[in-house]
Amino acid sequence: MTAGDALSPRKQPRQERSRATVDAIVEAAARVFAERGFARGSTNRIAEQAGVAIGSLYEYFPNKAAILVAVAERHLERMLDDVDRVLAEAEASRPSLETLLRRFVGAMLDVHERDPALNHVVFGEAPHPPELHACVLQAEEKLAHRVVALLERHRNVGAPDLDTAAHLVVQTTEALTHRFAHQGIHDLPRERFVEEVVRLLAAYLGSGAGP
Amino acid sequence: MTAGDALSPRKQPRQERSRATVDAIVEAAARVFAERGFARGSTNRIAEQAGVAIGSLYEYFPNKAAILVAVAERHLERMLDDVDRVLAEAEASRPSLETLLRRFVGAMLDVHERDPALNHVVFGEAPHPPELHACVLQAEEKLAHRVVALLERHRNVGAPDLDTAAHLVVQTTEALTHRFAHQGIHDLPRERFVEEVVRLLAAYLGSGAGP
Amino acid sequence: MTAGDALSPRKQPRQERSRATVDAIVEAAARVFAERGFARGSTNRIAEQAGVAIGSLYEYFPNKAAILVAVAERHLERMLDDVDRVLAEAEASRPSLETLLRRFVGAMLDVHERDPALNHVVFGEAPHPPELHACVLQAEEKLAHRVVALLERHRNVGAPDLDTAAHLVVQTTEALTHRFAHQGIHDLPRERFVEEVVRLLAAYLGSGAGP
Amino acid sequence: MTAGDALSPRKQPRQERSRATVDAIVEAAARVFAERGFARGSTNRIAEQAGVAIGSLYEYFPNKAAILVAVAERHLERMLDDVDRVLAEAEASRPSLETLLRRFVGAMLDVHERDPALNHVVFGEAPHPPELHACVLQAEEKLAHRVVALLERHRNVGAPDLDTAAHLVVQTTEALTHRFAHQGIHDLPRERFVEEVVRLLAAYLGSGAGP
DNA sequence: AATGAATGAGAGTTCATTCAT
DNA sequence: AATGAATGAACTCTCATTCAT
Repeated sequence: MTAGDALSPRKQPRQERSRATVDAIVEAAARVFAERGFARGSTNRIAEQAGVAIGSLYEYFPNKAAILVAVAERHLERMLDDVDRVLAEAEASRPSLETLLRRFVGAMLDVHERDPALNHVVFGEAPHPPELHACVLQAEEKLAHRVVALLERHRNVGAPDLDTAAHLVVQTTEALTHRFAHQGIHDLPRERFVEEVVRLLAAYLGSGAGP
Repeated sequence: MTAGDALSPRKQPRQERSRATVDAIVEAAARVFAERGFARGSTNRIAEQAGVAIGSLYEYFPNKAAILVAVAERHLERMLDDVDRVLAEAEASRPSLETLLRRFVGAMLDVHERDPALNHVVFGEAPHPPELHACVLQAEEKLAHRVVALLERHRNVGAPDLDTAAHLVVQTTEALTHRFAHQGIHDLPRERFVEEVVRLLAAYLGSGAGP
Repeated sequence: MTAGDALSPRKQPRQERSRATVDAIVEAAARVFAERGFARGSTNRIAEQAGVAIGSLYEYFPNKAAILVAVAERHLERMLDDVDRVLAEAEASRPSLETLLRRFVGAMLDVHERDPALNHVVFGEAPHPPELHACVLQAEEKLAHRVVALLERHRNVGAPDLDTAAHLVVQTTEALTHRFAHQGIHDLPRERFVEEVVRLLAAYLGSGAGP
Repeated sequence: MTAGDALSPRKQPRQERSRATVDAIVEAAARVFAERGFARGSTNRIAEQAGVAIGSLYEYFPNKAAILVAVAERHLERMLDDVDRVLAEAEASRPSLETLLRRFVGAMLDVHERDPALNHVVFGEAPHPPELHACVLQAEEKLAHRVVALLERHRNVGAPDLDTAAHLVVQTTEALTHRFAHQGIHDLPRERFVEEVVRLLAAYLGSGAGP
């Protein structure tokens, strides 16, 4: 950040190496936590999978919970990116609300189907470290903002309190796709499930005449 | 005696005394798990809280997971009972669908507000023991059956697939009340939250024209 | 024992019941120890297998080691009886020394093949309770006496110290049959093995000109 | 990395320091197992005796049985070395078969007298871990090979099946010296015992005319 | 900056034994 | 005489973390 970029090239490789190390640890932790859960995913195992010494791991992270937070941050960031991209693509063609919701639900389901176990760790299991809690909440907040922006462009939406509606939409979608990815609903095919969730969301958003 | 009893209780308490012991253990486990989570709630602590020796705990439960299953079973049973009672009371007066849903959501929220931490353990955290998984699924199934029965009496409900609709209703309500009990949505008051969820469910159930 | 046999019939059934209980415990212990070894064969399991309460077991035996001693005593007694019977039968027909030895080795091998695991517990594993030690030694002593008596009738036996020779014979036979029953020697058939051991013993016993 | 390493050491000590740790553990385990037997020799006690933390013990050995295997391997290796050395020395002077056997029996007795309790653990007690079984068997096999080689140079040996004879010789010597070291035979002095065993082995090996 | 050997508190679980009923 | 609920010390083993090299 400060000047002297040209003068400190010796530092640069080290920092890059550090970043690579951190990435490797976070990546390994995601795998290990997904496979064995947070409590049973040991830091030694993470270090081994990451190909670094356990001592090095503790150079970069003060404790195990911090690793989980880093994993969650990365995961949630990617999730937000995915959803953003999908919505941006969809909006290019002035779609109907149903279409937008369909894309949204599809994107969320993709995320959960890509790595159900990791999602379980990040969303469900032991959010005892309050930092993780905050991290998840913040992601949800951001997602809700996106949804608000999206709904504002569709003024057939009748919800009197857009912000609350957006939160419900996000939480509902998150929960339903999470569970569907984990265990399904009887033998409901994926397509039918998405349609049903879209119907649910669309009905809710179109029902705003009332109180 | 049958195979696969890795998680079922170890022996039936035959004397009065031992039934009290089992109850004390399950009760203590619910408290300990709620306070510290499953992984960090130790069996020694449970025994201590229950006022029994650790050996007694293992007389009745083959392992820690089995205790969790027992806790979950008791908790889910009570939850079902509560919801059943509320719905039965409500139906006595030929209520509207909205009213029924309002009672349902209220009952679920009550359950979650009564002991949010325990709910988190039972529903969210580490359902890694598949028996717990099954246990939760079964409860949800039962709840969905109740909802189906309820919806059948309100044939302004337009869902073509009542069973799927009921599952979505149950899962959505469970998830939204769970999260609301944990962290709320901004400063949305409880009453407003319930109204909003009712609106969501009612809109969905009334939207059933096409698939 | 004292008079009044006719007057104490009430006691008799109790004593018989007691004997049956003790027998059941010893029998169960033999099975449990054979299956799981002494250390991992728990008294609770023994009681369960015997169909008696754990408390009753401790009415008859002061501790676990005492049960092992009882098991060993019974086992060794039967072993002695078997060998005695076989030798008595054999001697009826004025047999050669080889024939006698063949019967002896065969009888020992029978014993070990009948229940190798129990033999392992009695002879090999943890004779830490010195009472067991004594018990095994005494059985060996008795066996050696039988062998001495047997050898004395065959005065082509040249051993200058019959007692020592008898001990070596007994120990050698015990050890070789024990190991053969457990793991065999390559794929040596049983008959060949017996012949070989007989040859060994006969050669030894016929070699006594020396020192 | 390969499967089935449930009993093989956990990781290779790379630094000087850790090799010393492993040695200390194996050494301590030998003492502890000898004193208290396998089942009653606790890993905590071993670690304490070795002067290392219990965690360090489990860095190098996956479980208690693996420690026993390491102890047995070291012990058997030394035993083989001792016997080999003695036999090599003896053969230098073109000795008689009796002389060779006398050295062999003496060496085996030395081994057993050096640490009777440890021998009991390695040979007799709970070879329940099959790896230990294999380990002992392999040592015996090697010993039998030595004996075969030795016998081949003495063609007054009449055994038709040298391999079987060698096994019997090894097993008999092992068993007799083991027991003699433990409890003796009455008050038979060591020298007389050795002579008697030599006589037994020599008679057997010289008896090979017929089957 | 990186290593990996070492730590040790604490986890889940077992089981010989006691004793009120 | 018999029961079986209760005990708790002791066990094997894990793992987050430290620190000398």
